[in-house]
Amino acid sequence: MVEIKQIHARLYKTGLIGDPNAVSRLLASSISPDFGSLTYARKVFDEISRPNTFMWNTMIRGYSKSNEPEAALLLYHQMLCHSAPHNAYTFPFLLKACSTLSALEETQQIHAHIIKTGFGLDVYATNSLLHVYAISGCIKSAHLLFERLLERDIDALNLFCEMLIAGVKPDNVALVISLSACAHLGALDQGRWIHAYIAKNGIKIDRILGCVLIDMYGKCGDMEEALEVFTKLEKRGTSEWTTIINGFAIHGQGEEALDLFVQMNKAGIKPNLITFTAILTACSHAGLVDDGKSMFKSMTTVYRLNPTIEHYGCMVDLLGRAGLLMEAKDLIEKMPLKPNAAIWGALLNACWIRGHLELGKQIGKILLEIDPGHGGRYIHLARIHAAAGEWDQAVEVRSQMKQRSFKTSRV
DNA sequence: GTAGGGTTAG
Repeated sequence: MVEIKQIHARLYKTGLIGDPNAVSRLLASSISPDFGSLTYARKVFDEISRPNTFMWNTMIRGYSKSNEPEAALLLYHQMLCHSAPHNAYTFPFLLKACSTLSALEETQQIHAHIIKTGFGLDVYATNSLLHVYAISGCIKSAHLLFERLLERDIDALNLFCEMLIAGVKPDNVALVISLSACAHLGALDQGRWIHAYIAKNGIKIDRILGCVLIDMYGKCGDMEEALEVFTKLEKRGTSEWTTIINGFAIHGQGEEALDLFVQMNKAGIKPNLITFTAILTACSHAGLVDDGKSMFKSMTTVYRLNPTIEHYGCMVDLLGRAGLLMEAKDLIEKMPLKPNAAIWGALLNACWIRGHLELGKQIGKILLEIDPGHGGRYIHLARIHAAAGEWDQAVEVRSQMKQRSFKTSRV
């Protein structure tokens, strides 16, 4: 930082401060997180009367990687006001900021600018767009979130089609993002189409592409094709086995999932924490309580894996669905981790399904305390009160929700 | 001209 200030001072002395090349270099080193300072870079930048595109981009890049990425968007706005021209570098930096901010609206506007300014064929810009659409979607209610999630996946798929129509060759990353969009949407036809595209163009199926193909077929419910892809893979490691096991798990085919787990062990592939999430999920739909319990136990005794909060969540779900509510509650109270809203939520759900209204009310109260911004919890508790004939309590919970929902804001 | 984006299984 000291060096940068010295260089800055020397630029003044020598009159080089008017040289765009020298100032550009100064800016580029100032935004370096190791030895620069963004605040200082901004001071230098603000002194420049007519910054060129490189300078604007450098500042946007600096902010996009900083802890105030929103400043990158503000700067872009200024850039537009100054009618400073874009180039191909502007958009990836800007979209990086959008992705950390989950700024979907801004992304859509930038998308329009990309098309308007003629960068719609730039692979960097379009892949950055695909990425933001694939990950953004933070909004206050789960319902809206779900809609947004679908929306971004649809956007990602449309963008993929546009890429093909425009003659832009998608690389593996674009294929991965588009296939995961298909997986989220359950869009089997589109997924099959992309798979065919991969085959037709002789694109090598690397490990990530392999996993996402299996996952796409798995999520879409075509387990036959998922198995086909799985068996044809050159190498099958932990993630490939986990993906196929999870496919069977989410469709309630617990026996098949467990069978694959045995085969996985025989093949000498070590399961990890994610494998066990899939295994415990498999036991929970399929009602395999004893298998689930012994699998959960084997995590520590056989595989030396420490169960995470998710694994406890799976167990609570498993026990709860089987009607073993007190055992589930016991597990929560004795677990070495701090129970979170998801864990209590799983138990509350089980109370509701099994009609244990008293316990449900207790859990519901705990949940409202630790997760007051979650509308679904209120509705759950209100329904339990209503089912118990306590209409006034149900009304009370609903009005609490109404009051508090005004306070909850966008995350 | 200088600089760059994106990755899988829960």
